[in-house]
Amino acid sequence: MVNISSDVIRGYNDTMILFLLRKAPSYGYEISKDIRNLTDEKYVIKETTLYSAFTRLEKKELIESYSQAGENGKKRTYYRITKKGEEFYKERCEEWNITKDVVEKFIES
Amino acid sequence: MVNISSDVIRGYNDTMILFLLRKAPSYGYEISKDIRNLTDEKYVIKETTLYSAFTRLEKKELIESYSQAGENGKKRTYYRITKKGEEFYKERCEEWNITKDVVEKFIES
DNA sequence: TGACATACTATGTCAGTCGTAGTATAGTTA
DNA sequence: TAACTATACTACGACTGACATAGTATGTCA
Repeated sequence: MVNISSDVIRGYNDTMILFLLRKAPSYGYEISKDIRNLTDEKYVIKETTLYSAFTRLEKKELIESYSQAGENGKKRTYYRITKKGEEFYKERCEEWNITKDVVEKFIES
Repeated sequence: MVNISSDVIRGYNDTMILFLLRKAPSYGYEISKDIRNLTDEKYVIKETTLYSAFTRLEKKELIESYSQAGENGKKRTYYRITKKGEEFYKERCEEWNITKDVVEKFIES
């Protein structure tokens, strides 16, 4: 079984988070589970990586946070994507297509 | 024009270098030009990034170096891929295919 | 009551990239 | 012949994102 190294996925954690927040506001634990499920466990984001991504994204104003109690009564920090975040996400998608073509030239399958 | 950010390509510089060394032994300047040409200028590796990759790859015994004068009389450090490097390269290719699938789930084109 | 899931924060380390700068040689052009 | 350009590197330090480790706190369930 080949594992995905963090160097490779690095720079796409932000994009993944933004992708999920485009669907609906969410919070750490849920995002983490969503990523795991969407990728069939192929990629599991580390907690610290996730929360530090939130901080970074909020500082860049790509997401916004608000506090709210979840269904279970526990207080959570929810995040929603901003307009700036939407734009950033789209750029990242374009970039991905270029990157994919570039890398693929060096891959022998 | 969308640029490829270093965070994204990070982790694939090594693979690119190994890909080129599989064809034939080579050296810094040539590899750099090859990458630029192969990608139609879409990706240009920084000199320092390239040479530090050489050091790293040699330390890991994925490549070997030897000194030799080039056609122009200038002394160069050539690198060739090792058996270990070949194996590493192949793993990286498998990994790429998984990574590609993972990332693609978060991309809306 | 104690394990487990949830929902985080804090702190520090590490690796890879890259900016900046400098060295040195060969060939080209004014 | 002097300057310029291409070639072929090395050294050093800064920065960023990922992550290891550790700790806090609440709710649920057996």
